[in-house]
Formats: sequence, C-alpha cells, structure tokens
Amino acid sequence: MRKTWEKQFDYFNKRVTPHRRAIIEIFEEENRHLSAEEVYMLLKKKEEKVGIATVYRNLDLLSQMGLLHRVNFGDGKEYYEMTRVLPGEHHHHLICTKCGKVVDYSELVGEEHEFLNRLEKKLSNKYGFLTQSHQIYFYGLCEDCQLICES
Amino acid sequence: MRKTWEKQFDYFNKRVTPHRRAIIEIFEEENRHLSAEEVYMLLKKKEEKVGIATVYRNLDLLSQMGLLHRVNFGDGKEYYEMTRVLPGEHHHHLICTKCGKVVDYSELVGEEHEFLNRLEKKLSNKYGFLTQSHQIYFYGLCEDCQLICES
DNA sequence: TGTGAAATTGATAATTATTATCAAAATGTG
DNA sequence: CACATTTTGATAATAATTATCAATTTCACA
Ligand SMILES: [Mn+2]
Ligand SMILES: [Mn+2]
Ligand SMILES: [Zn+2]
Ligand SMILES: [Zn+2]
Repeated sequence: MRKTWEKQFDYFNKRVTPHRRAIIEIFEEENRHLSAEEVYMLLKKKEEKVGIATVYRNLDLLSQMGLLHRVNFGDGKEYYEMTRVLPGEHHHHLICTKCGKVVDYSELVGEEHEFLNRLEKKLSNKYGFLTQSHQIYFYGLCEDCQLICES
Repeated sequence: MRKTWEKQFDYFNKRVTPHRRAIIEIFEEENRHLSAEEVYMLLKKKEEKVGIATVYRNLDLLSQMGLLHRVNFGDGKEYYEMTRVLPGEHHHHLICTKCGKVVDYSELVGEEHEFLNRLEKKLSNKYGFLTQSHQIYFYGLCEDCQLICES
C-alpha cells in the first residue's frame, strides 16, 4: 500500500505526513489548477485540520520534488497542478487576457517534444543550461471575449 | 521628433506624459528585465519626480499597449522588458531553479515560429482561441549550479 | 516496540508586492 | 486660452506569502 510517489520522499529525505498525503489526494481528486487558499479550503472540507502555513510550505516542497507543477496565470497568485507524466497528459495553457480564463491544451505535443529536444540540446551547448522542465503560455482572447470586443 | 511608439498612444486614446516618456526611455537604455521598484529607483536617479503608484499604473498600461512585455520568473514580482519586434530580437527565457538566474535565448526562433503558427491554427479551430502573444520558459540548472550540485 | 534527534506543524506576526482612493495637477482638443 | 478629461502623488488598504518558535510528530535504530 506504499503509494508510487512515496519513493520521492525517500529520495529527498522528507517525511511522509498525513497532511502531505492529504494534499496529494486533493490534487488527485480535483485534477485541476489550485491555489494555496483553495487547497486549504478543500482540506478543511475533508476535516483535515491544517494551518495555512503548512499548505504553503508543502505546495512549495511538492513542486520542488516534482510531484506538482507550479503555474502562474498573471492574476497575482501561484497555482499548482498534479504533474502528469503519461505522454498524452503533457499539456500547456491558453490564457485569456480579457477575462482570465485558462484552458489546458495538449495539441501537437509530439511535434513540441521533437522541437524542444532539439532546442534543449542547443541551449545546453551554448549556455551550459540543463533543462528540467518547460512551460508554454499563449496569451490572447477566448471565444466569448472575441465576440464582446467586436460589439 | 515624434517617437515611433507615440502612435500607439493615439490608438489607445492615452496621453503622452513626461513620466510615460521617461519610463520608456529607461527600458530603451537599460535593455533588460526590470521590476516596478527598479524602474522607480532608476527614475529617481534621473531626477524624475514620480510616485510609485504611477510606475505600477504605467507599466501595466504599457504592457497592455504592447510596448512592454510582462514576464514572471517565479520570485514573487512581475518584470517588464521592452517589446522587440525585429525577427532576431524575439526571445524566451531560461530560469535556474536553484539561484534564480535568468538568461534570454533566441535559438531556433525560425523553427519555433513555424511550429507555433501550426499550433495556433489548431488552437483557433478547436478552442476558438485567438492568440496575441506567447511565452516559453525553460526551468533547470545553470552551469554554475550544476557544478555545485555535483560536489 | 520504545527512544530521541531531527523534521514538521500551527498560530500568528511580519513582510512584500500591488491596488484603491481622491483631491490636485496636467493634457490636449477645439 | 478654456475646459472636459485624464493623469498623478501621497498614502491607506489589500492580498499573497514568509518568518518565528514552541509544541508535536516522524522514523531510524537500538
Ligand atoms: Mn494545466
Ligand atoms: Mn527577456
Ligand atoms: Zn476571455
Ligand atoms: Zn543557477
């Protein structure tokens, strides 16, 4: 009954606590972008007595451990989402600059992978930079906001 | 002696003020990522008497007008940089997750353009999303931090 | 199956970045 | 130049996140 992610805790010399289990569980259940405050609220709803500082600390830790991805949509808070490793689950984000709506997309991830691999090799040669992850953001107008702009 | 960017102010029905001129001038001179606080300090150094609120307001305005790009490197503040339109000036960012160093890169922008064009078309069809701009971030370890990690 | 050193946590104070307020000053159209 | 409108400055307010530190919990190992 040892969860697959627990080996990550061994590797980082971190302890597996009920709070940490609960936070990961929240992300598995919700499967969406969550802010620290939202995670805190969802934990309370599950009767998990936890302090907000612990939530912040653990979101930071879990993203450093690679179990969560930290994303920023420009609204002043940080969001987190479960790191999905299966090929079909890799995705990026469309952000509407008018209403703030965020859409996950995973179109052309094959081509993306091929292109970024080539790019990473160049960056490694030229800057000595070792890439661990990447994020692509598209900014623009969602369907609804385009209509509003025309009128 | 009308600057090339002044037509943008007409288009957005905004007034050209000395502060706005001075802020744009700062970015032209410094040619790097600047936070609101840094812009504020640089303006003071130039004897430009301005309030910090005005700096925030105008950085926001200038990026909405497309004259500045707003970027986020995950350190809790927003940064801005001059929008460069020439083909060779389009670039993205490498961010060291250990020391926070940020490097501009512009490798493979040709391939990037070709790939993103194809992607944008797909996203437009599937989600009705109209792309205005995009950002790519690579997270990893800079050369120095890789050495420190090995030892 | 305990022990204890080290890690984690909670309550809350502190910090930091950014936004709101609103009267005074500046802009630019006609 | 006049004046309707926009912009600005000082500063209060807000909001997200981090620091503090004593109490509690974890887990390696005896
Ligand atoms: Mn997502
Ligand atoms: Mn840059
Ligand atoms: Zn929208
Ligand atoms: Zn580094």
